[in-house]
Amino acid sequence: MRQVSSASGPPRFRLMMSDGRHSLSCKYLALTVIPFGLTVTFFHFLCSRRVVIVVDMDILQSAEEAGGKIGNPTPYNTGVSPMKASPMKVSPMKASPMKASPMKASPMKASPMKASPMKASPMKASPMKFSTKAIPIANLNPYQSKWTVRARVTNKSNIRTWSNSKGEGKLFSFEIVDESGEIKITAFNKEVDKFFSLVEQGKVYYISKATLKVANKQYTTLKNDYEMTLHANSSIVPCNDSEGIPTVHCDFVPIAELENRDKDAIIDVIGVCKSAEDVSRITTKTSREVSKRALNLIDTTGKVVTVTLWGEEAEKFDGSRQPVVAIKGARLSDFGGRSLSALFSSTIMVNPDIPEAFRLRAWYDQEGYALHTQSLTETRSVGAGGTMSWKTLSDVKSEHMGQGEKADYFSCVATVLYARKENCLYQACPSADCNKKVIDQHNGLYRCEKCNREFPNFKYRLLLSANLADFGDNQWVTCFQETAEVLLGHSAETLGLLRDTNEAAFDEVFQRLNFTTHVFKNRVKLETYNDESRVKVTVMDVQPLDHREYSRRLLSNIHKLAS
DNA sequence: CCCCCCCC
Repeated sequence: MRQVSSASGPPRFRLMMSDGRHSLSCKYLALTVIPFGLTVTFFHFLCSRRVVIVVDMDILQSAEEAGGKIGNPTPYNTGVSPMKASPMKVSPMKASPMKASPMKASPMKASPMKASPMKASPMKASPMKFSTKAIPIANLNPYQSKWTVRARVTNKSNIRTWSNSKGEGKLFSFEIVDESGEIKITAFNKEVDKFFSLVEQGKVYYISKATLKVANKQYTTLKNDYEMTLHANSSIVPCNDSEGIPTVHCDFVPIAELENRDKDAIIDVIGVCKSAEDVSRITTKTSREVSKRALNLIDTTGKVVTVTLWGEEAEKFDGSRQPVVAIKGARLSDFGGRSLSALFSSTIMVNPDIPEAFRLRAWYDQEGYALHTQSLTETRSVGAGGTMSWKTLSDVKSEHMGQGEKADYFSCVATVLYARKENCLYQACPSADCNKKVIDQHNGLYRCEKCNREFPNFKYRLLLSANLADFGDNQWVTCFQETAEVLLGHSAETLGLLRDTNEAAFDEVFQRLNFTTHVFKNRVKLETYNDESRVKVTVMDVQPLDHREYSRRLLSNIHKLAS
C-alpha cells in the first residue's frame, strides 16, 4: 500500500495486494481512519471497484514504516473523500455501524492477505444488493432463497483435502450460531480460497446466498435438519455488531459426574491440565499416522480424567504451565473406566476468558494442586482390562481371589521376606520371542523343543519365587524376567554371569532384596498341574513405594473406617 | 462434492 496524497482530509492510498494466486491493484482507496487508530486491527473498506477489502492494521503500520505517512487518525465519518459517498454508507456495514460499536483491540491473527476476498468477491457479482434484514437460523430451509443470517462462527475447521472415486478437492467447514439455533456451513475448492481466512472463529458475519440441503444426521451433532454449502455467489460479510448473538455456550459436566454419564455421550468439560503426555505418533487400524497427546484434567470435584487430543491439536498443545483447558463437545469413552476423546468437531480452549476458568485457576493454585487425586481413567491397566484395586495379602485368601473363570488383579504394598535364589535362572531359547527352556545336549548345543532346533548358545532368563508379606499375611509369588530384574536390580544376563563366576556377589544381590518394600501389581489365577489345583500369584509390575501417596491412602482408609 | 473422530 502506498500513500498517494495526504492533504487535509482523509489520506489516500494506492493498494496492491496479492494472495499468492491473484493480485489486485485498486486505483485509489479512500481511507478513513477511525479514531481508535492503531489499536484497531481490521478495517472494512470499499474501493472503487466495489470490492470489500479487509485491511489489517499491520499493513498500515508497515506502509508507514516504508515511508508512507498515515497522518492523524480522523473520525471515520468525517471528511468524505473524493469518492463522493462514504464507503460505509453503501456498504452492508451500515447495519452495524462502526461508530456505534467501537471495536475492541482484539488479538486476531494478522494475515488477512492469505485469502483476501478480493477479485472474485461476491459483492462484485451483485453489488450492494445486500439485505440487512437478518432472519433467524432456525427459520432457514431449502425452499426460500432470499435470506441473510447474522451469526457467530463457533467452530472452524482446517482446510482438508479429499480424493475418492467421485473426484478430489479441498474443503473446510464451520458452524454458526445465533439466538435461534445453529447450522453447519461447508465451503469447497474455490470457496475455500475465497472464505477461509475471512471466516474467523468467534466472529459475527452476515451470511447469505448459500445452498441449503438436508443434513446427514450421521455426521453432525448440531441441532439443525439442514446444512449450508457455499457457492460462487455466496456472501459472507463481517459484522461488527455482535449484540444478541450468543458466544460459544458450554454446559460443563463436573469431572466426577462423568462416571454417571453414558459411553459415547458428547459433553463439555473444563479442568486444569495437571499433567500432559508428550505428543506421540500412532498408527491407526487403517494404517494412517496420527499424533496424539493425553491430558489429565482435574476440577474442583478432585477427580481427574484423561482427555486425548489428536492431530494438530495434540502437536500444538503446551501443558507446561498447567493451563485451564475447556473442551466443548468431547466424547466420553469407557476406556480405562472413563476417559474423553476430542473429536474433529470439538472446540479446545486453552485458558479461555470465562468465569469458570478463573474460578478453576484460583482453586487449583490455592488448594487443588496439593490434592490427592483420583482418576476416573485407570491408566496402565495391566492384564485383560480388569481394574486394579488395592488389596492386603489376607484379602487374596478371604475374598477367594483367582477362583473364578478369569484371573483377578490386585495391587498391594508388600515387603520381600525371602527370594529363592535356587533355580531362579534358567537357560532359555535364544531366538527372539521364544523363552522356552532349552535342554543342554552336553555337546555345546542347546535344544529348544518349541522351536525344534538346536542352538550353540542360550540366554539366561529369570523365574523368581519370592515370599511377600504385609501386616496381615504373606504370599508366595512368581516374578518373571522383567519384574525379577527390577527387584534384583540386575539383568538376567549379569546375574547368570555372577552366579557362574562370583557366588558371594550373587548371594549378596539376594540378601539386599530381603526386607525391601515395593508396590506390586499381581495377577491371581487358579492353575491346575497334575490334577492339583492351586492359586498362583504372578507379579506383573513392581514400582517403588511412594510413601506420601501410601500415607494418604492409609489416612483415607482410616477415614472411611471411622465414618 | 466431505463425513476423518483414531491409540492404549
